[in-house]
Amino acid sequence: MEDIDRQIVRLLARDGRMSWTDLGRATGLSTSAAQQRVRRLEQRGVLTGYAAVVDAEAVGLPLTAFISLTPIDPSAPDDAPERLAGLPEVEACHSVAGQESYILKVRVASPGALESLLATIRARAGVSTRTTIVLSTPYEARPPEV
Amino acid sequence: MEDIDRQIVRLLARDGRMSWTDLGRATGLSTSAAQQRVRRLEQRGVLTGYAAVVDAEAVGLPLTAFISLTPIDPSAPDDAPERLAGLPEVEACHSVAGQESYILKVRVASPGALESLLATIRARAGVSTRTTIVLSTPYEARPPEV
DNA sequence: GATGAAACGGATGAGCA
DNA sequence: TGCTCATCCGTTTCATC
Repeated sequence: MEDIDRQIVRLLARDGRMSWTDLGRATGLSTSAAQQRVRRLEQRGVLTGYAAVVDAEAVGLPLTAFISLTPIDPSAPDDAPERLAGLPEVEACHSVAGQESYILKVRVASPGALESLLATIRARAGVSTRTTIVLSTPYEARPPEV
Repeated sequence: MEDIDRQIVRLLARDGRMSWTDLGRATGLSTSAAQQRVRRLEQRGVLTGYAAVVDAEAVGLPLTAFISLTPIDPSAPDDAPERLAGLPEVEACHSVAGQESYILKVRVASPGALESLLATIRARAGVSTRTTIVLSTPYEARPPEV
């Protein structure tokens, strides 16, 4: 990837609403050249979308946790991600190497909500769970150094 | 929070570059009313920014891992987050309850890069590490159900 | 990749409920 | 306080070189 493209990715990762004009100014390109670069980066799948960053606490989800999943029946088909995709509390699902099969990141309103979410996860996916509660988050979702 | 604000947050979480005009159309508001709502949500800290979503693989960081940290000297001041903030590979740092003190999420180019990153982390923060490598990510950074 | 023109969206202030 | 409307200016988009 070219250096200008790296710059564009870095700038848009920090301010996703930046105008193509400002992007051009920052990279020494005309507005339309900057826009073309962005379109190409989108088409190549480098930029997959734009999102507002939402403060989970401010929207009533102050409790974050990581939940590791272990299938109870190792011979059963492993479709935990699909079975859990419908739960809005589940922000991320990673398949991992190691003792456990998956790591989920979840956001809930309260310990009680976490308790019932865990019950739902166990029932739906046929897994046992190990939960690690997040106390604070010094930083999160920092843009990658491209 | 009002229902219209919830709608706005949900829409902007899915498309952070949506125009205020479209946002107004989707919520039954005028352009400037929608814009005012967004400004207020920003000021109240509900919306903390806008970011392009970058495909880590596409920018040469195909390897994701979670690293749990345990301080070697429990009596030493615990400033691991600050000590590691300068490492661009570290995307997130959470302080957690449980056996370990912190969970990091990191993105690197290769197993070799992970190896040297681990050495750096241990040296800089005075911790022992436990690494869980991500094999695949069925989903990630799904917007919260506000 | 740059330029220029037309269409569009964003910002702002006045007026109103 | 929060909305609409009108207006101005910057931005986006597209054709063209």
